[in-house]
Order: sequence, then structure tokens, then C-alpha cells
Amino acid sequence: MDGHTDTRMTESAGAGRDAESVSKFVESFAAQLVEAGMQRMAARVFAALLASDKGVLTSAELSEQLQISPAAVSGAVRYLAQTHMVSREREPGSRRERYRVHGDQWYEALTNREAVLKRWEAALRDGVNSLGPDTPAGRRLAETLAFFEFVEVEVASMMERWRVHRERTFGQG
Amino acid sequence: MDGHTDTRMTESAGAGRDAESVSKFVESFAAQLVEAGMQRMAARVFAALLASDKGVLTSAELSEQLQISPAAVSGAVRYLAQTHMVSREREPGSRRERYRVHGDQWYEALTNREAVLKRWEAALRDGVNSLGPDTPAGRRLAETLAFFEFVEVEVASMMERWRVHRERTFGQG
DNA sequence: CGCTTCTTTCAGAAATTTGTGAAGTTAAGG
DNA sequence: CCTTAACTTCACAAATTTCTGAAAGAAGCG
Repeated sequence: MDGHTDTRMTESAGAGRDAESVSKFVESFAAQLVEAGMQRMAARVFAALLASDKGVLTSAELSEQLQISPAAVSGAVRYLAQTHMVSREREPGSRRERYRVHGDQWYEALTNREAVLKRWEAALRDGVNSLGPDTPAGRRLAETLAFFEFVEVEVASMMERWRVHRERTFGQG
Repeated sequence: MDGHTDTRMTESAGAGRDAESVSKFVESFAAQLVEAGMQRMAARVFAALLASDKGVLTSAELSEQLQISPAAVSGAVRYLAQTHMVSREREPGSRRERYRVHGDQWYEALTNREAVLKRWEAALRDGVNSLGPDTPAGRRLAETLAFFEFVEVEVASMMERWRVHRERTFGQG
């Protein structure tokens, strides 16, 4: 109950860190992400990377730590890479791939929601046109569209402010 | 191909509007929402409301327009109401319920993401504590936490700006 | 007070998603 | 060039989710 006990232990996954604490965090944070709509394996992989010592793990390490097949790791990582939540690296001169989160990850991910927004906006624009901009429904769609456009711009500048704030607070990590 | 043709037609759903245009918009916008993670029926109901004349439809109208059972409407609406995407009204002196989107809906919905963020933050705080704030992983979690806290504040003020902007542009809808 | 109309709940059928083992592919190292 | 180590793809089994019809539950209205 008092946070940060020191049951450090049984090496296993990392450099002798408390495997149980790590696992507890991974599972509970992943559960929250799942509840918000992320696929389970992707959420677990992401959480495991967040909680890892260097922010980097190999496929084999993930597979062992989370008790899932290499295939599952592969699928999860594909999803995470597509959505820019992790990046994949290849240790030169090895066929081992390493997956990494960096501090900037959420920044990246949010920035990429832009693509989704754009598609929504396109659908809305079509709607405004085909229903007519001067019908009640058309006006409603137009207002929705305006909201998204507003958000898009605002999020961009918000992210800029985060970059500044972050550098001040954490150095460039 | 040229947007806004005037095949107005076959009454059917609304007040003699072009049912086909409406349906096209509904299905394509809903598809985008689904792709972004929303349940299909919820997405279709929401899109139908957006494209409706008054922003209000009864259960029966939704059921007929979307060709789904009343049960499906019920489930979709429950979800949408929970997430504050629609509000339910009861026409006084009738057991007919009416569901409404208003222009402010996205504002509402986004505001309510706050609850989700709070849970994420809680999970992260636990993680920082149990892994230790001075470990590399702990620092990474702390930075992630800081990002969410930053976003939470920023989104709040962004929404305030939207309210102002909206009123200027559209009047109070 | 019971009838009628609308909505919700429930159990189950159907469809979709998820995770696995096994085979396939790529690339390093001898 | 062959072997071997690693990741990916594929087909399938299992679990979960989704939607429906049917029954049950409210609430107006006679």
C-alpha cells in the first residue's frame, strides 16, 4: 500500500528489477488502454515497453515477459508501428529487431490522428455538398466540420507548446 | 460527381428530402467512425441524427431508416448517451422517446474524455511509485504522466476558445 | 384499472476478432 | 552456398462481440 517497496528480485526479464511490480503496472495500464479501445496485445506490448529499463525490447523479450507467441508480438507491433506508437529498429549486423518507445511517442501518435480527422472532414464536406449547405442538416454538418478544422489547428499548436514545455522540464530526453 | 444534384424524391424518411443522399452520407461517415473504433450501430445512429432535418429522431424513425431492429437502436443509443454523443428527450405526454444531437455535441464528448485520461493518469502514478521515480522506467512513466496532465489542461482551454469561436461564427445554434 | 404503444432486456445465432502453431521468408555467418 | 536464427504470414480454433426476435417492463389514455 505504500508504493515503491523493495522486493527487488529474481532477475528474469530485465536487469534485476522487480518483475512483479513491472508486471502489475503493465497489466493495469494495458487494461485501461484496452477499455479505451486498443487491442489487447498491442496495449500489453506498449505498456511493457513503457515500463522497460531502456524503452527498448526485442521480440523475444516481449514474448517471454508477456507469455505470448512470437506471432502475437508480430501482430501487436505491426499495429503499434502503423499508429506510430512504437518505432522498430534493426540492430545492424543482427536479425534481431528491437522495438522502442521514446518519450515523444504520444506526441507522434496524436499528430498522426490528423489523418483520421482529415477523412472525417472529407466525409463531412461531401455531406454538406450533397444535402445542400443551406438546409438545416447541411448547416449542422458544416458546423461539425468547422469544429474539426478548429481542433486540427489547435492540436498542432498545442503540440508545439508541449515540445517547449517538455524541453524545459525534462531536457530533451 | 458534381455534389448537390437535385434528385429530391420519394419522401420516405424525412420531409421529402433526398433519401438517397442522406443514406450515402450516413453510411460513409459512419464507416469512418467505425474505422476509428466506434461500434457500427452507434456510428450509424449518430450519423443519421447528424444528417436529420432537426437533429432529432425517434426510435422508430431510426429503426426504419437504418433497417435495424428496435433492440439495436436501444443498444446504440445507450452507448451514445453514456458517451454524451446524444441526449435523450421525452416528448411530454408520449412514450415516444426522441434522440438529439446538438451542435455542441463534440464539445461535450471531448470534455468527457477527461474521465478516461484521469484513469490513465492514476495507472501511471502507481507505476511511477512502484518502479521508483528515479529509475529510468519511472522517469519515462513520469514524463508520460506529465504529457497527459498537460493535454488535459490544454484541451479544457481549447474548448473554451471553441465556444467563443463558435458563437461568433454560428450564433448560439 | 386495464389496454395499447413504445422501449428495454434477454437468450441465442451469426459474424467478427483474437491468438496460436506451423510453414514460409529473409538475412547473417560459416 | 548452405545453415541457422529470427521475424512474418497463414489457416484454424477459441473467445468475444453484435444483432435479432421474443418476452417483459413502463407509461399514457380510455
